[in-house]
Amino acid sequence: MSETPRLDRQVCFALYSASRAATAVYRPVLEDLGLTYPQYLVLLVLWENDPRGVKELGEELGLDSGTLSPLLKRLEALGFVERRRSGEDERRVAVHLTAAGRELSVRASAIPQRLADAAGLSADELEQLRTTLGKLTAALHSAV
Amino acid sequence: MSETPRLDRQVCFALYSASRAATAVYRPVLEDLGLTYPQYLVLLVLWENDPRGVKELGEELGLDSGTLSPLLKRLEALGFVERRRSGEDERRVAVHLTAAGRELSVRASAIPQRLADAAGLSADELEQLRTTLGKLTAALHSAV
DNA sequence: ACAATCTAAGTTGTGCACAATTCAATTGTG
DNA sequence: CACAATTGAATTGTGCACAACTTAGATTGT
Repeated sequence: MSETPRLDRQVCFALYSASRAATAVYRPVLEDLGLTYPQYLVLLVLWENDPRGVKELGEELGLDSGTLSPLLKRLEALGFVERRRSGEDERRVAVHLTAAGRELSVRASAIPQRLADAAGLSADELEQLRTTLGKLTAALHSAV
Repeated sequence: MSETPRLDRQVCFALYSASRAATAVYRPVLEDLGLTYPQYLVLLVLWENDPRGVKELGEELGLDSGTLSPLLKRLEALGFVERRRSGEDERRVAVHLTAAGRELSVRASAIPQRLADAAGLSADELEQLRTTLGKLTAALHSAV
């Protein structure tokens, strides 16, 4: 009794659609700041803890150097970060916020509320969704 | 009282991470079939309803011709679909499954269970997640 | 001391996403 | 009928993701 899986029953597709819809809501706001969504994620990490190594950024975001290296170069070209080789370990590159990069956090602080407004879900539902997604992501990572 | 948004509190990042983790679970299985995840999504639609126009595929998946045109060419090069200009309306291109494309659905039917197994969530939780994500996606689309 | 190993970052190549544009075919309107 | 407006698909260009590989610098084991 093998049956063809249906698109509208797939959790995977629901995740894929929701994720793209969410970044689409962020896109125009981030465009005002001159940022893409992954660039914004990198800055979120740096606003919490500056400076960070490329490797640490990758661990927090789940991205490798193949994604981060060119992204960080673009953030540097935009004047929001600086990359400096570590003195102790010449292999490491520390990513520092510039003054402009730090200032951006003020203008960005209103962004998350925007998704909450557009979501059509209660604060409780959003909180529960976030928790479930966190559990799911952890389980999927350990499954591979 | 503007506070810096924290990465780990963002629903948007939770969606982005979960979506990438889910496609990462699918990746090795799909690789055996010679498919990428978006290619698999296109085939899911065609297995339900064959043939489909490029525009219809785009509406179901939320993708535009800029994404679909080259993707469909690759699926055609792999021998899973054929693209034919419509006779009635020369602008339209109908995407047909080939025999090989139809056969693939049998080998693909076991794939969704794999995510369910790896998810670490009960069937109820998965079902509720899917429902919440559907509501969220719809709300986000209408918000833009 | 120094060769083998490991590690951090960068590079290359493929395949999405998505905006913007192009082009041909069709439709709507005077 | 003529012709402007619209539509469906393709193309171009940018920026992720991710695999595979490269390179330079640090570590480890004798």
